[in-house]
Amino acid sequence: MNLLDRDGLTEREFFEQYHVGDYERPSVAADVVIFTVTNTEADSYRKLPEKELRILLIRRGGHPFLGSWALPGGFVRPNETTEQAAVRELREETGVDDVYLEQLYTFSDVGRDPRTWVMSCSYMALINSDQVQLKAGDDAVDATWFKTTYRLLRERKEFIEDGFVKTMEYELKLSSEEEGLTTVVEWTMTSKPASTSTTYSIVSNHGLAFDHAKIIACAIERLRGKVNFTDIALHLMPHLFTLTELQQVYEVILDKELLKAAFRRKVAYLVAETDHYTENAGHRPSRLFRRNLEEYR
Amino acid sequence: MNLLDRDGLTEREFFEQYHVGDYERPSVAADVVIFTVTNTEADSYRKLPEKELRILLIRRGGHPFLGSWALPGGFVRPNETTEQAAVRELREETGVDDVYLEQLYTFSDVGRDPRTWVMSCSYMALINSDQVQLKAGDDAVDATWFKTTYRLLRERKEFIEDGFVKTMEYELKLSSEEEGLTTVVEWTMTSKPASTSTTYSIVSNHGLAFDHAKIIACAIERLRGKVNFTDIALHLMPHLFTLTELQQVYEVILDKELLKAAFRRKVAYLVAETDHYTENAGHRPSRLFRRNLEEYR
DNA sequence: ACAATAGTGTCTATCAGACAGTATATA
DNA sequence: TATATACTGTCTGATAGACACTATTGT
Repeated sequence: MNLLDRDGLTEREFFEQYHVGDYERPSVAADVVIFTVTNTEADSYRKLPEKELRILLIRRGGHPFLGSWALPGGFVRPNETTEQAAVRELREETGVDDVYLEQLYTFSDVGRDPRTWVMSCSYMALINSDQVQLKAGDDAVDATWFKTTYRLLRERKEFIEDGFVKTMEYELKLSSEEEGLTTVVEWTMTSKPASTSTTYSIVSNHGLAFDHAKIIACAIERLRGKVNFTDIALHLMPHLFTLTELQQVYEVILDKELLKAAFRRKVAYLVAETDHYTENAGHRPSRLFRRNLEEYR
Repeated sequence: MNLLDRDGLTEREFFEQYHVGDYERPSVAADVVIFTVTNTEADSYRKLPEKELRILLIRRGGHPFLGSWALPGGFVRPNETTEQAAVRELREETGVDDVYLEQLYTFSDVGRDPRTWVMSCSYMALINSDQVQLKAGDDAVDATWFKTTYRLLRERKEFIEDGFVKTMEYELKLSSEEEGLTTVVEWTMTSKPASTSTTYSIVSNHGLAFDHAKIIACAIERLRGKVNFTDIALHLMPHLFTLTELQQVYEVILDKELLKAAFRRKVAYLVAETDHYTENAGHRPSRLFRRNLEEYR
């Protein structure tokens, strides 16, 4: 086909005369919320350790937000996708490669980066505690795993002319061994007969750079939303694990206690039993499971 | 605080000397999958019309993909968000403003635009049939509503060394009064013990520009995924509607017949009854409902 | 009267919540 | 033997699927 456009050019001729316009373009960064799960120290030889959900943050060594904590991320380069940029960041910061990675949302608020026009295409990565040990003492970078909690603080519903506005305030707490960051993120849903729109905003923020609190909140909500309907949580588990450990991971993600019997029924088809058991636990040993990669349902 | 960075600069000094680097930046477009629902002509005075799910496409008047059909979209400008750009496009093409709009996914495959480096931040918009009539005879633009079907063609599961690869082929059919486009999109999920990754690709494509078939497939999957858990489908309904109409909309989205009694129970809390009824229908009149904006659950 | 749709009642299978009960390793 | 956890059985209430039944208009 040699269709001619309104200037009478074929496609070949069009490309020959085409030049990239000099209108302004944004920078695009890929930022990654890297989750893992760690154990607390056990209280006694008998008690099981508890699980903590952790996120990797990096202390900024330059302006802006010098000294604040930011998500691992970097600019997307020509000839790579945003996903490849995310994988690159992930490998640089954790040395890990074979992980669950999912695109979350693209943040483009005007002024979100005080330097220049920067959008952030954000990703969520889940890495299991087996892999995480590998790169503890990092190169110069000041990277730390922060324990994460995300909890509903306040909920409001206000009726307006022909609809309502629902506001939910969530408290995001991040704490490392040395430092604690607390941020409040607000979630506003405006519902009218023909439309529903939702906006996120940061109510208060100490110690987190840019709009990264929003990105983290977005990641936790995605994780919570998917955990009940997919096997996503299994990517946070080591190769072999007990069902109690898996339940603890669900509980720490959902910030909610679950009933043992119902939980086991629910995840039964996601896992496959092995012939291995825990040992030296001070109580009855527990069967070890692995992720089920065979046919199910 | 007057923290100094590694060059001994305060934040103010840093911004004074900061200049936007001249490394390459992508263009970012906002592309919108605009859904609506229309009625077919009724067969007889008694029969109810059927519902069709439709998407708005625009015929390209320039290279590349001259003559092909593309999603409404345009480049994001400085001092606006991707969402504002999507709203702008929506208003330009449909004259409509007060709609449901949701960000879908950011596509950044290398070479997805043959001209230059362009990412697409895609959105889905739902507009109801009340609003759609407004802008039928458009300005010069060649915009058409295409009837949409999206159906699983083939499903494969292949076991590899330590996991599996699952492939699903979907057929996307778009048809207007004059033209029919058929595209096959493939969905590959590679699952290994520690990771799961999913990629979309276009298997065959006739008449759709760029990677817009992927974007449309992504939109339909999002719509199907949400329709059962949210009131999203109500944004496709006019102000007043019957429960049978609502059921037809669910059915056309899900491409699946539903049982009447169960459907009515399920949506009961999403709608509010009015005192209005259909008239002159050739059969028992039907109560009209509206979207429930009050308290529920 | 009849065609076509509107709307309801109810049986059943399934599944999550709840809780109690039995099982078993180690200091 | 005591402690702490592992694991199972079963009752109950809620809900989706299935299907039949009644109701009501316009021609």
